[in-house]
Amino acid sequence: MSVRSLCLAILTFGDATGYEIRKESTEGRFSYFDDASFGSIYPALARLESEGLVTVREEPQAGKPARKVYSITEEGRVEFVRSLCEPPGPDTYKSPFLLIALNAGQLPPEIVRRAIDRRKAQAEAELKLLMDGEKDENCPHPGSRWTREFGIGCMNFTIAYLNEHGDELIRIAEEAAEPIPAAAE
Amino acid sequence: MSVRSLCLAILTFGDATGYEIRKESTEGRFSYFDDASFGSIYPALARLESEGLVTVREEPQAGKPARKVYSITEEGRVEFVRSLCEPPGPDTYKSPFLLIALNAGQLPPEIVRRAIDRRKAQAEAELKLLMDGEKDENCPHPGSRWTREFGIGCMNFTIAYLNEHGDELIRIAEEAAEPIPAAAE
DNA sequence: GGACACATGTAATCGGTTACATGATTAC
DNA sequence: GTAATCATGTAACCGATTACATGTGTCC
Repeated sequence: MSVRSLCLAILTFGDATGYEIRKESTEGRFSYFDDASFGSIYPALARLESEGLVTVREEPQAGKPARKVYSITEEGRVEFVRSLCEPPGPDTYKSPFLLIALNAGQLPPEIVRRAIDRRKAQAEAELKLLMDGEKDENCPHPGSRWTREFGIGCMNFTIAYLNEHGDELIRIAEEAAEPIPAAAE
Repeated sequence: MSVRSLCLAILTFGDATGYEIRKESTEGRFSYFDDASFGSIYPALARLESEGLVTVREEPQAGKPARKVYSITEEGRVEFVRSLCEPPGPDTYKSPFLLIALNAGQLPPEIVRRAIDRRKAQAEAELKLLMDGEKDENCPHPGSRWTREFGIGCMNFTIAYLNEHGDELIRIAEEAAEPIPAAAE
């Protein structure tokens, strides 16, 4: 699940530029379970090209730098599938939200409420993205459909849980004897 | 959610050594949403000590290196709460499993099945850990209870989804015209 | 006899982010 | 006029992992 695999994965869905790959990974279909920035994508693409796993074609444009459109090669596809065949690492979840939830008893209630709202907004944005993909896919790619549906399920669960149990967490913050009332400097 | 915050967070639950902090973060209560290794924990603790946010007390042992037991100071608590009060970054989910699911149509069915089994096993292990914490907590820490319950919900959802829809994903791999039958070298 | 748990720490390395550098076009 | 989108790329930096170094006690 390195940037390398990410580029290869996105290119199996069609040609793309570095700019588009980054967009796809931070706002598009792939953002739900991975992401990357320019600083890692451009070097990765250059390396993939030197290894013969992708090809580039430059499309000059007036005023802007030429678009460098990358295509995956047959070797690239084989290498990508090969990399998916070796045992995957574990899925990881990093959650600043849960760190706040864990310490709700030591935090001011507003902070806890804000954290819940943020997490909910984030989950709703992800859900919207996944739902949008649902309709504009008239030629359904089965793997992408399954993955999307799984993501929708997860996000719905998260949102429902926060709606049903968010108040309990705020109450934990309220009922605590407020031993440390924020950074009282 | 750096290693620094992680150490502080764990120390708010009681004194601990670097060794114990790492265990807690990779196998314990915190492993569900964060983790770290020795190479980052030991330097982080040394730095926290030099900043006065934790104190150390050495407990010599026969044969083994002395245990260095760390305690969080009042300044450490304040700094920790302060860090939790600033807007948290977004939760992130990195999923080698979903990358495989997305490309199920290009992969041999056994590989897909193995990936599902692995993901299920991982989720079951995390669930077990969370459930174990449930019983042995006779003096319930409310934030930790809420967080655990949320985690249990997520894991149950994941496991149920894989049980109910895993076969569909395997079928996607089976029904594909097998364009790339693994790395046929 | 070998693997594993305990226990600390450093050095090499790596994967990735952030900031910088450049610049036209379009929308508010 | 100013922000955002398009579009590429490099360099500095950083956080963290992996491997190394060392050593005992205990379980199988």
